[in-house]
This record gives sequence, C-alpha cells and structure tokens, in this order.
Amino acid sequence: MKPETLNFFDKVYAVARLIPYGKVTSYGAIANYLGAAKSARMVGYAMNGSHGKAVPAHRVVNRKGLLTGKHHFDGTNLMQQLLESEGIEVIDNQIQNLDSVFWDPSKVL
DNA sequence: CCCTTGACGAAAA
DNA sequence: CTTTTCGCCAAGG
Repeated sequence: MKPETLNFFDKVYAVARLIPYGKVTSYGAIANYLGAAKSARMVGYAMNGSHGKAVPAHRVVNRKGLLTGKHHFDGTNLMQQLLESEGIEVIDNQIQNLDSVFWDPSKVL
C-alpha cells in the first residue's frame, strides 16, 4: 500500500472525526489545534483528500460558518442538508447560531 | 522543474 | 471602515 498519510493531513482527519454530532468547527480551529494556526488552507486541502474516509467534512466549515466546501460534495446542497439533518440551522450556505453549534477541538485537549 | 491553484484566515495598508 | 497581501504547504498542469 501507499502511505499517502501525510503527517498533517492525518491529524486533520483525526480531529474532524472527533467533531460531535450536531456540531461544527472551522479549518482555522483545527489548524490551530494542530499547532499550525496559519495553515488553515492546508486543513481544507487535507479535507479534499478526506473523500472515502470516515471524515465528516460537512461538519467542517470556514471561520464564518460558511459552507465554503459544499462544492466538493456530490450535490449542490448536500452539505447543507447533512448539517440540517443534525439539527444545525443552515441558511444560504451560512450556519445560523454558529456560536451555539461551534465545537472547538481545544475543548477536547 | 517552474508556475498556478486551493474546503482559510489573519494582518497590513 | 474596506481592500489587498502574506503565510502555509501540497498537488496538478
């Protein structure tokens, strides 16, 4: 097998899996947790490779609670439906009441 | 091998 | 206040 497990990526997947049901987190928060606060982009990029993995990428949004990565999902609004299905209020790709559903990995730390 | 793009975010101007 | 640039690092062309 080919170890495509990039050190950084693997951590991102690990944290993403820790996101509890009905909660969301941001790329920056994960990056910050990993000690790479300025590598938020890498987190998103890592998520790109999360396809086929047990990573709830739909629970990971940008800092504004905006579903920026929804374009990477199958449908157009699949990501939003998944979040709403978990009790998260999402309107126009924007998570409502973000502060209430926001989950910080530092909380687990 | 060089250049561009990319699921972000914060700081600087 | 808004707009622009930088940083981060990897992968695709």
